[in-house]
Parts: sequence; structure tokens; C-alpha cells
Amino acid sequence: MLYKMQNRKSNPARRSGCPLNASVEVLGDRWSLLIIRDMMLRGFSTFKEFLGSYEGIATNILTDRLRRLEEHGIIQAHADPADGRRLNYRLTAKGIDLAPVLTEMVLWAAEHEETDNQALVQLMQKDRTEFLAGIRRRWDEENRKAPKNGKKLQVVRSS
Amino acid sequence: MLYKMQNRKSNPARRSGCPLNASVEVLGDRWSLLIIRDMMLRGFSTFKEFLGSYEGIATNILTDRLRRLEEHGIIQAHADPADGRRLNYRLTAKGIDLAPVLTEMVLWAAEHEETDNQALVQLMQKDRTEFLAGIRRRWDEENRKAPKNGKKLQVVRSS
DNA sequence: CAGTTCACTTGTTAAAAGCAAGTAAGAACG
DNA sequence: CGTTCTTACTTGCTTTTAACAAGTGAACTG
Repeated sequence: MLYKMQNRKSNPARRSGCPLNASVEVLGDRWSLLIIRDMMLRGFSTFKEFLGSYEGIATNILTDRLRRLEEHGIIQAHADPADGRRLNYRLTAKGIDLAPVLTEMVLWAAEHEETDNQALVQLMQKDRTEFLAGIRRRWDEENRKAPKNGKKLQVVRSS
Repeated sequence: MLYKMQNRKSNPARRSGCPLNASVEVLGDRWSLLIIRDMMLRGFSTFKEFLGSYEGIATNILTDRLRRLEEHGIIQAHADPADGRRLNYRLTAKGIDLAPVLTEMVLWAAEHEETDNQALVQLMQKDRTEFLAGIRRRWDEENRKAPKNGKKLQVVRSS
């Protein structure tokens, strides 16, 4: 098992109460933020889409990260009403609130590292507030229609 | 060896050109950001101080993270002119530019997780721009006096 | 109802983290 | 000026986590 099962409430033995440490314990690995990026910026929502992302995550790691993000209340899995095999993962309010973090990380890297995707970066640089408002707007819209058809899962996880 | 040695310029085989991925590859682990926090917010600068931080990093991991952060140009080691044993680590301009990232991570965790240090959080919430300006100001001051006595190391690393 | 797609599992190997102990260069004290 | 202490590491070993490859079962598709 990749991660020991933990009571899904609050903080099961955190290293410290520092808020930065809390963020690091949730997001401080090589994949979680990339999954959130794919959902927030590219509109991805399924296992297969995440798998196909350029960086190439392994299936077991992806499964584990999706479970962790769900345990931390950052994403939620919804059964697709049109296809029983498919799970649609969506960002929660807590998840979409990570937009400023992602934005600052993108801006920092764009300034100090060699990176691609200048279009996105320029959007962020031009008016960060408006960029964030746009992300929020899209999320609001998706959530206004989505919960009607794809209802929350009863059984979140089998094991 | 904890990390394979890599040419210290630019991007030695990055997973993708996405700026977020660049940030994640540099900062996406359980310790780097905490070390940066200690330097930025608590004024720590020596190996011993980092070691004593609450989360309890191991000596070999700390050595490795300091080396990585230095390789990425986020910190710089300076020989202490008053004590030849001691190295003073200081944030570079690239390093201090991480202040907005840290701030957003702290604010996110403060809002969505159970955390301590409400004093710091309220400072950030009240006026984020002024908070960031304060960090920058302190860094400017420290750099105005520091480079005079503690000059840059000739031999950065032995191996 | 044979084949395919989707979201995982399982098994194995590689890499990284964590722990304990040791070390070398330098400083402080007597 | 030699013993002791401090700082910043190394080294060796064990545990945990990540990565890679292959397989599985339920659900859809032609």
C-alpha cells in the first residue's frame, strides 16, 4: 500500500502546526500540483486524461494522488451518469482556492527558469486579478450545471 | 548519493516545459519550502538553525536540500568572516521572489486547514502587498550590510 | 457477445527519506 | 599548545515512497 490509511478528518499527526507546513504536507510532492493544474487550467477531469498529460504519471501513483486529494477535500469524484465506468473528478471550493498558489508558482518559474507556454504567462502577468476571476467564473459555471446530472458518489472508495 | 549530480545550468532533462512543472521540480518536496520559510520569515541562516527547526529535518537531507537550493540559485552560501566553521546561507533575488508563493500557500492553509500562527496569517491577510514589501525591505537591508563582511565563497562545494 | 475502454491492482525494482553514528576543520578554554 | 566543544557535514543501514510493467473486472460498443 502506498499510503497508510489515515482518519480522513483534520490532521493525523502533522509535523507542525505551521500553515506552510500544512500546505507542504498536502501539496509537497512531484505530482499533486500538476493534477490540479490539469483540472484548473486544462479542464481535465478523468483518470485517462491525467494519464495522458505530458509529464507521464504512472497509474498507481495517479490513483494514489487522486485518493489523497480527495481525502484532503481538494477534489471530489462523481460517477458519470452517461458512462458507469467513468469517474469525473472535480475541484472543490478548497481546490479552486489553490488558483493563487498555482499562479504565483507559474509566474515565479516564468521569471527565473526557462519555460514554455508564454501565452498563459502573459495572461497572468497582464492582470492577475482578472485571470483569477476568470478561473473562478469558469468553475462556477461548471458547477452550476454539473451537480444536476453527475451526483456525488455514495461509495467513495471500495477498499 | 541522494541526487545524481547534474550540470548546474538551466534544465537538465525536465519532464516538461510547463512553468508550473518547473516550480514543482525545484520546490516539490517535503523540505525545500520549509527551509526557505525559515530564511525568509524567521531569519535563519545556518545549518544548525535549520536543524533545530520544529519539523526536525535529518542532517543528510538538510545537506542535500541546501545543495539543491544553491544549485538552483535560490540560496547562496557565504563563509562567516568571524567564524571559519560557519556558513551563512542567504536568499538570492530569485529566492526572495518566492515570497508571494509562500504567502499564498500560508493563506490557503490558514483558510482550509487547522493551523497555528494566527499572528503571521493576520499580517498577511490585512495587507498582503505591504507584507510582501516588508519582506523585501528586510532582505534589501540585510544585503546592504552583509556582502561587505561575508564575501562569496571561492570553493562553493568540494566534491 | 467479442472486442475495447476505463479505472484501477498487483508485483517487482529503483530511488529517496529517515535514523544513528562518525568525522574533520575550526574555535574556545585553561 | 593541547584538550574539549562546535559546526557542518559523511557514511552506513533500514524504512518508506516512487516508478515501471503487466494484469484485472466492470461497463460500454459494434
